[in-house]
Amino acid sequence: MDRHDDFFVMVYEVVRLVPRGRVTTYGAIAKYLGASRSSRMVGWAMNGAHFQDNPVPAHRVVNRLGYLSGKHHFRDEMMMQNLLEVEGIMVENDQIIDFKNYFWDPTIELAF
DNA sequence: CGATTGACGTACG
DNA sequence: TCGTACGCCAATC
Repeated sequence: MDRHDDFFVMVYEVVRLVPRGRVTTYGAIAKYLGASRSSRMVGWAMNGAHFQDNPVPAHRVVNRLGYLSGKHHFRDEMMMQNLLEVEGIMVENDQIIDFKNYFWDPTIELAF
């Protein structure tokens, strides 16, 4: 995606800022970008994340309940869960254990 | 070109 | 507390 879709690019930028071992949500990103009601677009933006030359840790983005709703979009369905577990995040039944504990909210962490 | 569909989330009864 | 509606908007049918 050469064309600069500001929104999409900004989504990727925020996702790249998510620290190892932490996760964030589509809604949180949307809110941070001032489009709190367009959380769907964040999810849609992630569709193009795989085509970015700069790596985007898409596995650190889950829905607000801590479910791995996007795992089907990885080459291997187990990839998302594996990547998270490698970072110390336990996943059971496609849901993150103690999700609140790992939640990284850009509107708070990047507050300025 | 209208209808449907989402890696979502909130509002409302 | 729980199910349904709906906003959002690009992509696809």
